[in-house]
Amino acid sequence: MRDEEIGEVRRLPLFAGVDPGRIEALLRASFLQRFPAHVELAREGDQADFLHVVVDGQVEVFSAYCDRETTVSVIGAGNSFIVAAVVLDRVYLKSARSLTTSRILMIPAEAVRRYFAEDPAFARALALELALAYRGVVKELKNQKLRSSLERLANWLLSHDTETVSRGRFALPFEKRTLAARLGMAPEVLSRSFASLVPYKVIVKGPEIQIRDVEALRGLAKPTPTIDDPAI
Amino acid sequence: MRDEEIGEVRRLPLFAGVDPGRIEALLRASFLQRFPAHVELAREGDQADFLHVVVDGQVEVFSAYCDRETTVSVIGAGNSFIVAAVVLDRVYLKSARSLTTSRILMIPAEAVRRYFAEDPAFARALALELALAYRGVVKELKNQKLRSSLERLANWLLSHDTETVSRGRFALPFEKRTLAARLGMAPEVLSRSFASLVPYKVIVKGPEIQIRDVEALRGLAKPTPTIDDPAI
DNA sequence: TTTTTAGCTTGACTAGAATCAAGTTTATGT
DNA sequence: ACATAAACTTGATTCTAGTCAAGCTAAAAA
Repeated sequence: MRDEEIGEVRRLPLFAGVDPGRIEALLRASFLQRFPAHVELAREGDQADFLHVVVDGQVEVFSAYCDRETTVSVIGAGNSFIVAAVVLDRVYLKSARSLTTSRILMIPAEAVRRYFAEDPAFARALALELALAYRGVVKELKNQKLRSSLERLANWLLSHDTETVSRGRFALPFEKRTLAARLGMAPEVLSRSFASLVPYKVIVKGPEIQIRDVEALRGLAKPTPTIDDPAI
Repeated sequence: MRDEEIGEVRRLPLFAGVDPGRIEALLRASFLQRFPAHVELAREGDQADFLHVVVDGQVEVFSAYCDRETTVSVIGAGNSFIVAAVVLDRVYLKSARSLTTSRILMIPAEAVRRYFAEDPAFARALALELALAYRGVVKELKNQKLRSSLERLANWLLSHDTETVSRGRFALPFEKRTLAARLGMAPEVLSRSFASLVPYKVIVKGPEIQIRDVEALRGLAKPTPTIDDPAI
C-alpha cells in the first residue's frame, strides 16, 4: 500500500486512538484494491481472510439460502464489513458484492487478530466498532419485524432526506431494485409503495424524489429514535 | 455482593482472561439480584445503567413500536444482555423482562466502561462477546428474512434437540406463546405449524415434543451452518 | 438513428401469516 | 372438588407481500 493511500484511510473510526506507527504497520500489510461493479468480494461460509473497509464506492452485503436471497445492508465509503468474522477467526455469515466501481481496503485477518491481541487501543476501537455494528443489526431486525414495507420505505425516505441535509429532494443513491432489496421487499412492491405515497405528497420522477409534506410522511412513518436515529 | 456469589459468576465468558483481582473488584461494585417472573428489567430508550448477566432463570428481550411488540431473544443462564449500550454509554435499544424467577448480576455501567478503558484483557473479552452477539443477531435476521414460519419452527426444534443431547424428545423450555414470540409468529400460527408437522412425525403432547423422524424434519427445515450452527 | 436490453410499472393471482371469534384444554386458586 | 382464569386450538376471514405476466420507459449498443 502506498503512502498517499495510507493517509487516506488512517482517519477511519476503526483506528481511533490507535498509535500511528501501529496503524501504519497494519496498513503496510494491507491492500487497497480497486474492483469493478458486480464483483463478489466475500462469500458466505468462507473462512474470513480479510477485514474489508470500503474506501470508495458501494458494497451490498447479502445472504442466500435455498433459492432465496436477502440484502442485509448497503455499505458506503468509510464503513467496514465482516469485522466479527475476522476477530473471531470464523467463516463469513454473509456474502458481499460491489454495486459500483469500488476501492476496498483489505487488511489480512491474522494481522487484525495479532494487533487485536497486542494493542489495547486497537482492541477497544474494534470493540466500539462491533458495538455499533451490533446496534445497527438490532435496529434493522426491529425495522423488519415491527414495520410494514410501506412504513419501511417512508422511514427510509425520511432518514435519507436527513442525511442529505433535509432539502426535501434528493436522487436515489442506487437503483430502485437495490432499494427494494435493502428494504426487504420485491421490486414490484416498491413500485406500488411509491404509488401509495402519492397522497402523502411524495413525488417520484425516475431516480428523483421530492418530499413535499414532511409532516404528512412522518405521520405515516412514525419514526422512533431506537430504530431510526443513527446517532443513538 | 457476597464471596460465594462471586465465585459463581467469575467463570463467565465475559471475564475470560481477565485478572482475578480486577474481576473481583468489578463484582464487588455489582449486585446479584433476585427477580420474580414478569418483571421489567430494562426499558427501551432508557440510559444504560447496568450490564445485566443472567445467572439463573430466563429473560425475554423484546421491543415495542406503536401497538406492536416483537421478541428479539430469550436469554438463559450464563448470558449477558445489552452489552453494546453499556460500552457505548447509550440508551437501550430493547426492553427486557424476566420470564421466570431469575437471578441477575447487575454490573454498574460506568464501572464496566472504566474497566473497559483500563484493562486490555477485559476490553478484548468484551470485544469477543460483542462479536458473538453481533453474529447472533445476524443469524436471527437471516432466519427471519429467509425462512417461512414453518421452517423457523422446524429448525428451532432441531436445534433444541441438539442442545438437549439429541434424544429426540424434550420438554419446551418455556410456554408456547413465548416460543411463538421467539420465532416471530402469532400463537395461532404456531399451533397450526405444529399441526402441519404431524406428517413429519413430530408428536406434540402439551409441552412434550417428540421428533420421531429427524431426517424427515431436516428435509423440511433445510438447516444451514451460517444460520443454525451456534459454534460458527 | 434504430435496435436492443435492462429497469421499472401495472394488473391479476396466490400464498403466508395476522386477526377475530369461538371453543377446548389445562392450570390455578379458593 | 369446584370455580375461575389462562393457555392453547381450530375455523373463518382479511391483509400484506410475493409471484407471474405483460407492457412501458429509458438508457446503452449497433
